[in-house]
Amino acid sequence: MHKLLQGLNEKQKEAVLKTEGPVMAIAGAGSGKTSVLTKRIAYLIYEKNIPIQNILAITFTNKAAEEMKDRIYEAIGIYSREMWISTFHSMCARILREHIDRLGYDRHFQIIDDDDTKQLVKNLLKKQNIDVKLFSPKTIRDMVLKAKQDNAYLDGIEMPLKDVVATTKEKYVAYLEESNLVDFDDLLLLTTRLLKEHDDIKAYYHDLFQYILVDEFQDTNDIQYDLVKTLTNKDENIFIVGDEDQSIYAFRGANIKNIQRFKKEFSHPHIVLLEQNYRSTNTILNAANAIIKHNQSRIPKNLFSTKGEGEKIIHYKGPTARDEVEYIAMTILKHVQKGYDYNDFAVLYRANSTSRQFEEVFMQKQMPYKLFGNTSFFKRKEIKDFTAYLRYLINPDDAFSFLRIISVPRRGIGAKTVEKIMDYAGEQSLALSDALNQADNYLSTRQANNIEEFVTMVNSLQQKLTDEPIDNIIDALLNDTGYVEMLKKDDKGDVRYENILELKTLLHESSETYKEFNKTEQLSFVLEDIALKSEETKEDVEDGVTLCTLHSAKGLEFRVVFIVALETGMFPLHQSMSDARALEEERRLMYVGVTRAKERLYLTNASVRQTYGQTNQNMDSPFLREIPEDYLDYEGYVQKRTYYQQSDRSHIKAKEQFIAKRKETLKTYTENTLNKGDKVIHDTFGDGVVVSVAGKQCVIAFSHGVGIKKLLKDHPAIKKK
DNA sequence: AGGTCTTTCCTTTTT
DNA sequence: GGAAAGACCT
Repeated sequence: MHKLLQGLNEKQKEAVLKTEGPVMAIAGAGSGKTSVLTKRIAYLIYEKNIPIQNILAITFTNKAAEEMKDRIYEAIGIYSREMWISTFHSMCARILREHIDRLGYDRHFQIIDDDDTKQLVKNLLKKQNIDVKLFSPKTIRDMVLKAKQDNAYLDGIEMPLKDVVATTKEKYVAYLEESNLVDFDDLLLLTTRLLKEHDDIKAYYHDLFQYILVDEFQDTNDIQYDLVKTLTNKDENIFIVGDEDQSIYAFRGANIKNIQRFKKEFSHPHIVLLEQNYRSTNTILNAANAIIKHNQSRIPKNLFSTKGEGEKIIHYKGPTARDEVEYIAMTILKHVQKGYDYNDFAVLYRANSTSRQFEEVFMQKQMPYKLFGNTSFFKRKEIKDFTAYLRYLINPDDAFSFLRIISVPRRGIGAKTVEKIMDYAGEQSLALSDALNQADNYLSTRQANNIEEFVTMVNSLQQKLTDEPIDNIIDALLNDTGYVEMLKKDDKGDVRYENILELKTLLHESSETYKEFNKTEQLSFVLEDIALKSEETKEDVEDGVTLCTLHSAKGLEFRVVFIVALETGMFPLHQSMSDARALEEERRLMYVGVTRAKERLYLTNASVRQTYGQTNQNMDSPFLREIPEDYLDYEGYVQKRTYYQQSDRSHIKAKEQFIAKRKETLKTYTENTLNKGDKVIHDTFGDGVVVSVAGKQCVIAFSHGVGIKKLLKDHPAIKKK
């Protein structure tokens, strides 16, 4: 027997050895899935002599990709950048950097993140004079993105809303294309389009990717499924791993049915069931099974373990959330004294915001910790400002970045001037940089001078970027833009400054990886990394307690796991309480959490907790009740558990009120039958006369110095007199 | 235009 | 409770 196969059970061996044709492994939690994936890759390389660049392995999160690279390095002693092990999005970015010009984009396209898309949609709504209080930018953004994936989505939307989404979508798509920006979905959509529309490129990748592996297939959405299908060549040497019980990304479009679809649409996949769990004790595994059994929509599985019964699961309930955190800290310290490492512990929570208290207490007790998914770093204002500056240096026609930086710090150019610039660029069909260069033509001398100064500054910064080491650009930005002066006036200036220095370090380190490219390209790649890795993983602690969300805990395992804030409203979130499907997803998340534990599992919560600065009393999470008493022990001050009753509808009330309110506002958004010459009154602009009507738009001349406005005809603020 | 005060949103989860 | 956007004043 080959030594690669040592320690694998029969099913696992089957999954490794069946290299040809489609294979689908249904892998329960802890069934050695990652091990199978890495050994399969090793087997392909060593036994089948497949060149490494001909293997494509796709994961969902950066962490999973990193993990797989590490494991492959362990198994075969090599990892090279030629190997395609990456997330869906990184893979697409890599392909697009090579070929996106075929779709009419520039290869230096920039990736914008979720916050940016929200901001952009908000700007677009405002430009159409749509009240962002009536139509929340976030909701519209979500709908725009869905419509972008599938135009038919629009058909299901009610009328006034449908119009808003449809027009905003058009503008959004056009805007991104003009500014050479792509969003996360575009990475997937454009790659698929590239392959479908260009046979030579498809042939190239079909030839390149002889063997494809996709992890966590239950989390693929429809675009990703389509992409995988398009990437697969006629040999169909594709291996997918999935577990329906661990599908936790439905909120971003993951479709569990894709597993079934794979079974039908690929030619007779070989199916392997991995049901032996190598991770957890039977107590933990049985509890997990008991919980997941409450889900209606699932295919029953039969997970078993040979690890023995193990310790009971402990439910701790404290009087306050603070007590809960203290209890966990003390419990960890107690175990560490008995010989556990800090690395053996994980604190898992539903929402990132929960991490804060743990950080405070751990810091105070000088306990080392690793905070995963600290999304906040790249979302901080100063970091967003700087990445916008960097993007703008690469592409001075990037209007989106321009809007972000033009008055940060203030440089005598206000909203009105910016509007003039944008209008001019629009009317003359000019690129932003050209419009700026012609500022003399349409701006007052003072404004034109300010703009000229800005342009000169940008030019000199661009020069510095080419002449000097890449991380010098951060200092140049700090000084030349006046940012550092601005920070001096800011209460939190010193913290922000520290963060900018951290960005500088990051720029320095990651540009090393791209040494062989020119400066602009280096910067471009680093910005791409930043965009695609929302997480800043603090790896500076060798041995530390892991703090992370249940979502990012998927694929990881720990000797001791704490699942915290197990309260109705916190986990499951109250938004999910009234929706059976959402509740099932929360339950799968609970299942994922429980199955992370190898030896000990602590489930904790508190009677009283502060949320949004308000003190709340929460009920115990229904998931606690789903664990048979035999597996549980109690600790803590509060022994009594309280559960939410069906009759108690207080959680749902808020949501119902919200829906009712929205319906009410939508009702007022009725169609105006405006004609030329009609006298109207507008909530903010006052009296006016309709000058013209074209489609959904109309032009109204207002009195009292407001002037002429182009508005949506049906806007509720407009009433006919 | 720009600074300060007030209000609002937020905490779902990831790329 | 805290950040960021908006309202309001200079």
